This record gives sequence, structure tokens and C-alpha cells, in this order.
Amino acid sequence: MSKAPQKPPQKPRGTQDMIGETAARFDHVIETFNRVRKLHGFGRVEVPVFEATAVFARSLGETTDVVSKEMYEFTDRGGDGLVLRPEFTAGIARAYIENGWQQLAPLKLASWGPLFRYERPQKGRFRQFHQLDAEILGAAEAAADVEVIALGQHLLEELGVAGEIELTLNSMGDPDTRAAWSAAVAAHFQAHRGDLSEDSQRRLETNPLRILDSKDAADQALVAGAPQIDAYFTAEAGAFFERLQAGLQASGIAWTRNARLVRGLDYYRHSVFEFITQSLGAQGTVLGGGRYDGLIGHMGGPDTPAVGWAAGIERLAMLVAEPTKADVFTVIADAPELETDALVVSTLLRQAGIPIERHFATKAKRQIELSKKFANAGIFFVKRGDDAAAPLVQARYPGDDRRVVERAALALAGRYNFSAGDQQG
RNA sequence: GCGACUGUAGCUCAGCUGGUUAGAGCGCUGGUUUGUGGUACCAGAGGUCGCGGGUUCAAACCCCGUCAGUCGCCCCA
Repeated sequence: MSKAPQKPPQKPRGTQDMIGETAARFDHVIETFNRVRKLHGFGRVEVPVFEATAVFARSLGETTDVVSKEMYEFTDRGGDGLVLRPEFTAGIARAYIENGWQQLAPLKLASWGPLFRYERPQKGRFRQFHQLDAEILGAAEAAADVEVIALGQHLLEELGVAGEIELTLNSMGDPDTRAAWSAAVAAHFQAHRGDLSEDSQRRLETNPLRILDSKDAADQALVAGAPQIDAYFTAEAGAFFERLQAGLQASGIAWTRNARLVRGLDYYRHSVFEFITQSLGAQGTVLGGGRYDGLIGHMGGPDTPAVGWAAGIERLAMLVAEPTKADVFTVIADAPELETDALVVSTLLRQAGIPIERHFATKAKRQIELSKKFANAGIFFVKRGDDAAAPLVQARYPGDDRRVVERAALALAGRYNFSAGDQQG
């Protein structure tokens, strides 16, 4: 057997391995989300990580790049066309239709998990990334939009990042509004076609509304002169936007109007919002969503109003403060023959709710070193007592928490002699 | 898809305008110090300088390609 020099495999581009603080931050975001979402009455929904290609191809309206170039699409062994989900909403909509969840409407659902998009990685952008997701299905009231935004706001507050994040808000109006306004916007840019940047001239053909958020300095002047949607609101659309703003006001949620905030797809109606930070570079949207009343009907289900958002876990994880580590203690046998007792002691302490990790080293000395390396809050030494029959458990440096000592004493009572040790300074 | 920058031990990096046996810290391993709130000592292992070509008497240092990373553009469901 010759040792063929093989290069070890590498993780696929745009994926990440996480451990330690990075993983702890990630975890913290998810735990906080789950806590807050329950506080707001959002139930958990689980949908597949892969779906029939049609689920996303149809929801995205066969749009150019997104569908054709940015989805992980494959054919399985049975010949079925599948894609790794690039977003949550379409899968949830599919499940809503397929399972007849309309009987449960209005439904407040939340999910989180991995999503996949074939894009060039950059700061805050990965090919496998993770999002939190919240949706209200089957509610047409502006109050649902308020509710969903309030959940997002509360989440950011609980994560301690609300201070550096701004809520921007817009309305796409109803279909009549949208159609009239987008036609006016397209006409406006068409009239100044020659002055547009190269990118925006192309957008004129593909998605004129996107010119509104062009980063090109030359486009800015033309963007500033573009028609505002407010002039095109139908009475109903205007009233809806009013109700939304009143609801946010009543909820104590601050926002900034961004009349240029748009969604490319036709099934978006009324509310569009993004929570944005300046501290993450180009990918500053931390949480974004809107009302998509047209989607479920578009996918072949009953006409169903819905509103929701998704938030990037990686991006939130970059913003949150380093999570404080919970105190973890260790048990060290002073001599090899006391190892059995060390196991018993570990079990008793854990059952008493004291976090215990064991260190894997034969020598007690090395175990002490490891307890320092892993920053244990304290050590419980299992020693031979004065009377050789009863081993002694001695607590050393059990944090600042007297309760740990008390709980340990209680847990070990009757089985081991316990000493809180000489806490000499 | 486009652009800029980067790629040296497990990790973080140093290596002057190309010059001969490639360095440090941390980590790891072994030993010493008979052992207790991250800070002791000694020794050791570990690198085809991302990969492949090229220029040169000579390349980790220059050129081309490729892969990967970072940041930006594009896209953004």
C-alpha cells in the first residue's frame, strides 16, 4: 500500500465551518429568536430543505438571473428536478396550499435554517447561509403587518442590536397602484435613457424599479426626480399604508420612509420594509420583508393574503455582542484509583444542575491545565480523605456563586465528605 | 458574471530591492518543577512557502494560469 499523497477535501466555496465564539453567536441569535417568537405567538413550521424546482421557479416568476443562475438545481436518481431552497416563503406557501392550512388561518409561523444561493461570496453573503423567518398567512389586515414588524423590532432589541439598525419602510400599493407607478417610473427613466449608467440602461429592460436603488452617483440625480409612488396610491392603498403607520406609531416603533425601497416581484403588495445597518458594509440589510398577497394564488392556491420577513443569522451574529459563556465546572480525580468516584461525583453534580465537563488526560496535573485552558469556573477535586474509607470532594474556585457550593454540598451529602476548600483569597 | 487585494508551520503572522540549511508567538508532544483563580523551566515534532507552468546561474519573493479567501460591483427571492 503506497501512501498516495491525496490533498484533503475542502469545503465548498461560500460555506462555513463554525466553532467556538462564531458558533456561540449563531446559537445566541437562534435562541433569542425562538424565545421572542413564542412571546409573540408564532408557532414553529418546518418545511423541506429541497423542493420541486417548480416551487421556486413559479414563485419567482421565471425571473432572469435568479432562477436560471442562482439556484442550486439538480436532478435526483428518480429523474425529478429539485432545488435546494433559496428562500423560505415559497416552500411555506407550497405547504400551506398542499396541506390545506387555510383551515388554520390566520396562521402565525416561524422557522429558521439553511438556505442556498449560488452567488459570489462577500461580507455577510454565503452560498449556504441561514435565516430566521416569520410569516402571517391568511390575514389581510394592516395589523398583521404591524405584528410582524413588531416581532422583528423586538428581536433586534433582545439581541441588543436595535440601536445600530434603522427600520426603513415603503408601500408598493395594490396592483393598480403598482402598475401605474412602475409604468411612470419606467417612462421617466426611458426619457433620460442616455444619462443613465450602463447598468441602469440594462435595468431599464429587465427591472426598471431597480434603478431606484442604483449605487451609481450619476444615476442619483435622475432617481431624485423620479415619480413618487404616493401620487399613484389608490384610495384603498393609501388607507392601508396609513393604517400601517398608525399601528407602528402605536407600537412605539420608529421608522424612516424610503420611497425608493422596492420589491421586484409582482405578488408583493403594500408593505415593504427592511431593517438596515451601516456597520456591515455592502450587505447592510439585516431583516427584510413585506406583504405578498399575490403569491399563494399565483402558485395555484386560494387567494390568500400574507405578510412576513426573513433575517440573516450570519449578519445578526456579526452584530451581537459576544455571548457570555455559562459557568462550567470540572471534576478531577486526585489519583487514578479515584476515577470511579470522580464519575459518580460528576453525575451527582450534573443531576443537581451544576454544569460539569470532564477533561480527558491521564494525569491530574494535565487535567488542571486543561481546566485553565477551557476557563472552567471551578474545580471539584476528588481526594483521598483522612480516613482512607471516604473520599473527600474539595471545591476550588467555584466562581462567585455561593449557590454552586451549597448545591454541591447538598448533592453530595451522605455519599462524600465535602469541603468548600480554603477560599484563601 | 466583473474588479481590487490576499494565500508562508495546526492557528496568528515575520521574511528588506530574488541569493545559498525558511523564522517567531500561540498550540501540540515529551520531560522537569509533587500539583490548584488563565503568567514556571527544558527539549522536541511540525512547512513540496495554495497548486501548475514560465523567466533566471539562482524565486516564498518577478510573469502567466488555476484554485481558495477578503472586500466591492452585479444580483438580491
